Amino acid sequence: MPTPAESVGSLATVARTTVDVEPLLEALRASGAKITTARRAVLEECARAEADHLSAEELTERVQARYPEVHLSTVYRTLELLERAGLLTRVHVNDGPAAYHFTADAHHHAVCDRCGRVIELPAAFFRPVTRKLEVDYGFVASPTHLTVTGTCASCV
Amino acid sequence: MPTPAESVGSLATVARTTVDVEPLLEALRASGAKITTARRAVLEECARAEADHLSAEELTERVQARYPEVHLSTVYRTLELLERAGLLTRVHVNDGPAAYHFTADAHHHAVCDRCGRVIELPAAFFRPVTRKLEVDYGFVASPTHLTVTGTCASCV
DNA sequence: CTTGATGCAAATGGTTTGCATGTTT
DNA sequence: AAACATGCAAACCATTTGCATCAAG
Repeated sequence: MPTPAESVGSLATVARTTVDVEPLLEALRASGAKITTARRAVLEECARAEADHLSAEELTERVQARYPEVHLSTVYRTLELLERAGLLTRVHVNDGPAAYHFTADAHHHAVCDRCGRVIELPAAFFRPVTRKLEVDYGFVASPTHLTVTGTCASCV
Repeated sequence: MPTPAESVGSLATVARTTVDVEPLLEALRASGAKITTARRAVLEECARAEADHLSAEELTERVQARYPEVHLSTVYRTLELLERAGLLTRVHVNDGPAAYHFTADAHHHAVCDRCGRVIELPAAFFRPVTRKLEVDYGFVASPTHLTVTGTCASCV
């Protein structure tokens, strides 16, 4: 498990742990899936994108820069596989296409109604509320997908 | 001209404040919009649905029970108008169609990943977190649209 | 060599739009 | 009468699927 404490000290934004795709591929293989060019490439592009949340189409473009024969529909199938495997998390920040990021890189989103800007919030941010959810309703909130809409500082 | 107020609610089913559509229509008119059969009917069906979150298509079916000529695309246009006017709030609980409810009836949603069940949470539930959002990020959370995903009590 | 993965094209589902016509103000 | 709203069909966009072929195990 990646410790959030790894981003110690620095004043910079998010010191994000660079994801190594090999263990992920290994996990896939262990689950009976075959390792293909497309699957490796999709994971690598996700790793390269780091903080960005890429849509299936954006991901396809980037993958095709190296492997032009990889088809959009394959990327969709790959993303579905990776999501079911728990490696990627799908996120709907606004209307339009879904976006993906590594599940291990847990965080939430605050999306501005006006400018569309997305603020990433640390996973722990919603702790008080999710605990209350569990106590009051027996509902166990996912630590990786929570979206608030509202108005960001520069749009108020 | 549509049928006037038949909203003399007896037979009360839900413990929710019954919404009176007349003031809402008045607000619309005040903003320069014209009052039409479709607009009145959409608001009335929203009021009748109370707790349910209806999609554009469901809403259209219900409206058509009384006014068969009202077209799906008109309902979409009406919903967009009502949302822009701040009267309705659009919500994406899961994949599939968006759903709508009165903005005045503020609440949030906890959606179960497994069974799709939707728990409605009181508007005040997220208070501590939204305040922190404002303090830390200057982000003013909308009081009407916040969705948590996770696993509900009966699916754990 | 067997099973699963891919490319492609065509279908799908939700939503939007162009335009001629009809309705509200 | 002017401005706006509607019905309808057709376009649109993100995503999914059927099927013949191909590659990983």
